[in-house]
Amino acid sequence: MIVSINHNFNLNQIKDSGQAFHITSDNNNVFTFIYLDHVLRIKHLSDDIYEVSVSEYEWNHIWVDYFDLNTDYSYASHLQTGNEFLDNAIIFGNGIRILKQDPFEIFVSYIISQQSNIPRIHSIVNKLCKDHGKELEPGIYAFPSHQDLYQLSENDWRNDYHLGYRARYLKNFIDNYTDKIYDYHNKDNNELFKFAKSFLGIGDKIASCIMLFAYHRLNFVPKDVWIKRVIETKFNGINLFDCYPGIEGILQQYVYYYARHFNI
DNA sequence: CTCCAGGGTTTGC
DNA sequence: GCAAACCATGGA
Repeated sequence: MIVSINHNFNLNQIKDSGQAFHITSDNNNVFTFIYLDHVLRIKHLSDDIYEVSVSEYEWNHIWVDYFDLNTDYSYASHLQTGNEFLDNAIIFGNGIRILKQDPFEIFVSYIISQQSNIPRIHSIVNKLCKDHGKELEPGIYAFPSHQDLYQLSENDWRNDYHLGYRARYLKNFIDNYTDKIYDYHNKDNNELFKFAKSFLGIGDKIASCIMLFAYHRLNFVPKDVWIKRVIETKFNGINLFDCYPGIEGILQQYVYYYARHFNI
């Protein structure tokens, strides 16, 4: 099916923006996204025109929301702040969306991400999907469900995925998980943030990733080493994100993508 | 060899 | 409340 996506949508930027660890692309520029048991292949044809592998119903009911296409990113993507670095980052990454990813996948993925790096996180998450996720199509695996991961012991996490001290955090999260995490879509920021941090191994930074990437709280800014370095060396120590209420998390993602792309 | 990576917990003051 | 020690792993 052919769909039209008007503005602020770039598949390469979305894939490399570091928010999702389960996106692939082939050398024919076909991108594959997976959300729960749904698989989307999408290819940019020209201008605003994209070819997608799903029905109109699935596109409208799953993927429009996943890509946050009902949110207008023009305020964030046209913002001029007067800070040269931030303004360049906004222009460079203006096709990034903040994806609405599955909370369980985000909790697990970002506990794994702790004190690691993007290529290694990709590799661990892909192995986890292949080992324990449902095979949706030949060679394409869903992120494992809670049920799928319940069998793993702390030593399985440690030995099979080389997670070291994080193995304890993952075992603890799987043990204490309930599907209540899906009720938190309706709760306010404070309650949700506290809930996320109540799990062992989840502090301010990972909880902020959960707020932004799983619950779409666009005013949260995960402060990893890249963002901290930019605030220190490019923003003169001032958190410029906080000057733009409501889009802090979007601006943060532009900056993260830009800083990492140019290794700043 | 050291340094770094989408950090957090524990301990000590 | 805040710093420091400590925690595993793999790539550069």
